[in-house]
Amino acid sequence: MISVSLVEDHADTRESLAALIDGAPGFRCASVHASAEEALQNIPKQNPDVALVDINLPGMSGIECVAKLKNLLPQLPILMLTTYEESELIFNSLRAGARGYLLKKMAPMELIPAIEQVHAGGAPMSMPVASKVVEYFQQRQNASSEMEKLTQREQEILALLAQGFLYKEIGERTGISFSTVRSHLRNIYEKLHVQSRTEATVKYLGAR
Amino acid sequence: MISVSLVEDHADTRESLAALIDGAPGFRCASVHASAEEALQNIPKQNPDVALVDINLPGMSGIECVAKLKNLLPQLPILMLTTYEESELIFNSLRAGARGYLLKKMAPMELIPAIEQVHAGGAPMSMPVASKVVEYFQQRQNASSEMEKLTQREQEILALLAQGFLYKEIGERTGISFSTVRSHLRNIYEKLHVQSRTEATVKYLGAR
DNA sequence: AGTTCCATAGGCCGTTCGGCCTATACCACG
DNA sequence: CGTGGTATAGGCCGAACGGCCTATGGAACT
Repeated sequence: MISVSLVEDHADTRESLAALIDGAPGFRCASVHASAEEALQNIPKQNPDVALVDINLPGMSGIECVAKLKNLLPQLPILMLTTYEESELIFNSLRAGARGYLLKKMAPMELIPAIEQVHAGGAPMSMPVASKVVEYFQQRQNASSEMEKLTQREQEILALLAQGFLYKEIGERTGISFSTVRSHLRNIYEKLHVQSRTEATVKYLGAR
Repeated sequence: MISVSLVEDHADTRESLAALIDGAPGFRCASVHASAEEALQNIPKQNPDVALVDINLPGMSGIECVAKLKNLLPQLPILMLTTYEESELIFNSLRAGARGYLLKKMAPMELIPAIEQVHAGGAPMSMPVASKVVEYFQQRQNASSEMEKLTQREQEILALLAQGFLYKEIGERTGISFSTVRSHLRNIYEKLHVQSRTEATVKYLGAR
């Protein structure tokens, strides 16, 4: 029996979701909450198996609610359920600790398997959401045109540099001398059009 | 009719996949390729609707193959199909331009809907893969808890620091003295548990 | 055989950074 | 009315950095 808590301010949506969950064999709606504040007070008492949270709530947003819930119940898998598919909302929700992100326009029948999936350790996402997440990784590809001009060795040294190692330590780790590290860095800086360690680090991190 | 090209070195896997695709109504296996090199030469001629690529290929890896294919055919949606679920392989595949990532251990019947999904602009991922992708976003959460301990002023200065400005320049931009910049930085470094500009920059960039 | 790229190595020198110290003024909370 | 947190400011000093210079050996391509 998987118990589910809902956080949703619209009364009718809330009730139809509760009915849908209670109507599915093996699922139970543990509690419903009309606001983030109320949810934070009461969900820990219920200790459900899964939480379904709307983003657009009065007062504290659903995203903040997820972050605070994660602090109280780090093991609780949380699903966002919302109308919005803006990238920023998606990414912020995931950063806050949500494990899945569903759009309300999806077929209600798909909700139950999604709850099952997130309970089993999965990360259910509606199709356009998964696309945006994948595209997030690909953006970083563009900035790496300058990075491609670096030789293997140079990339290796840059990776260490970006982790904060001293020139001396980079030399030890790669088996070359301090002077050679500096020679490589000179070339790296020129190729990346930067003049400092920090700028090189920013470019390096931005390109992955 | 959705046409699919395969890149897979194991002959038996390759043939059973081809048979599976040709056996599905509305799907056609456009071509099969045993190596990345061969695929790069011939897939552009076939111009399929979808490509399925294995990671573990002799010679050029499947990930490199995806990157080069993306250059030749930027619109082609590519699905990785592989045994490995290491995070680095997943992330590198997505960075290279793959739109989905499937594990071979999944049920063969799920392959066809996944191809359909990626062709429709989706991003199909096997359950453990989607989990790892979501967890990638959550890592950033940890680093930002330290960031929250910084005062407004400190965050402002850190932002400039992470862009590579000299202490002197940071002072000019914020209207405070060089010495005060250093005082703030001392506190910032202590709060973030770092001892260099580069480490602070990495934490800062990782938390956004 | 010559050219070009890469990895290796070093010297010199001024600038920047970061650790350690102290100090004042303000504001809020108890 | 003290206590603590924040923003401001400075001195001293050694370590680290980065710009400039040159140089050699190997690999690859022409």
